[in-house]
Amino acid sequence: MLARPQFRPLPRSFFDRDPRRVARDLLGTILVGRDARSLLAGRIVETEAYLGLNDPAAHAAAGRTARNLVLWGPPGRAYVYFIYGNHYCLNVSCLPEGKAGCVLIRALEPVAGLERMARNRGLDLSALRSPAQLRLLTSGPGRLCEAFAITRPRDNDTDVTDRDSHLLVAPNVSDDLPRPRILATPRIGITKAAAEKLRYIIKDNPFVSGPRS
DNA sequence: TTATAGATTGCCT
DNA sequence: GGCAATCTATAAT
Repeated sequence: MLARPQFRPLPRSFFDRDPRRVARDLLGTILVGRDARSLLAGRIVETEAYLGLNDPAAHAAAGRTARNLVLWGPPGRAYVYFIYGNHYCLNVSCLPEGKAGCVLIRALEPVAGLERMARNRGLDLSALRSPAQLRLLTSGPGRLCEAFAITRPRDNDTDVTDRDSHLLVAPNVSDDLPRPRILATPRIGITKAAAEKLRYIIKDNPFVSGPRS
C-alpha cells in the first residue's frame, strides 16, 4: 500500500455547534484535498455562517430540497452547490442531524500544492511568483473550489471529519498561538439579512476575498 | 412549461 | 465601476 500523508481531522463534535461558533473557529484551520497524484492544502482565512430555516439568506430557508439535503444531515459534511452557471461553493454542515446550519468557506491562504492549484485555475505557473496573482488562486468561494477541483455531485456529502476522505479539515497546531485576530463583518453577495455580521475574517490577511482597499 | 434570481468571477470601458 | 457568462433551483403560469 502506498504511503501517503495522514491527517487527524477535526472531530465531528467541532461541527455539532452553532454555525457562528464553527465559522469563527474554522479560521486558521487547514482544508486538505487530495487525489492519487497530489496533495492540496490551504489555511482558512474567511468564512460565513448560515443559520438554517430562520436565516432568509440561507439555502435551508426554503426547507428541505433535493439540492440542500446534506444540510439536514449529520454535522461535518461538505455541502457543495453550483451558482451563477459558473461556480461551485463549498460549505460544511453544522448542528445535529435534523438542523440545517452551515459554514461557507470563502477564502484560503495556499499552503501546499500551489502548482496544481494554478493549473486547476487555468493560471500560468509564473503567477506563483507574484503576490497579486497568488491571491487569484483561492481568494473567493468559487476560486478555491476551482483550485481544489471541488464539484457537485462528486464532492457533495463528503465527510470532512474522516481521515480517509479526499476532502477534510484539519486543525492547525502552529496557528493556536497567537490566536488569529478575528473580525466579524456583514456577509458578501447576499440581499436578504445582509446587515448581520456573520462573515468572519482573519484581520489583515492578504488572502481574504474582496477588494484590497 | 416558462421565467427569474442567484452565498461569483473576469473582462470590459 | 459596470456587466455578461452560464445553468440550476425554485417560483410562477
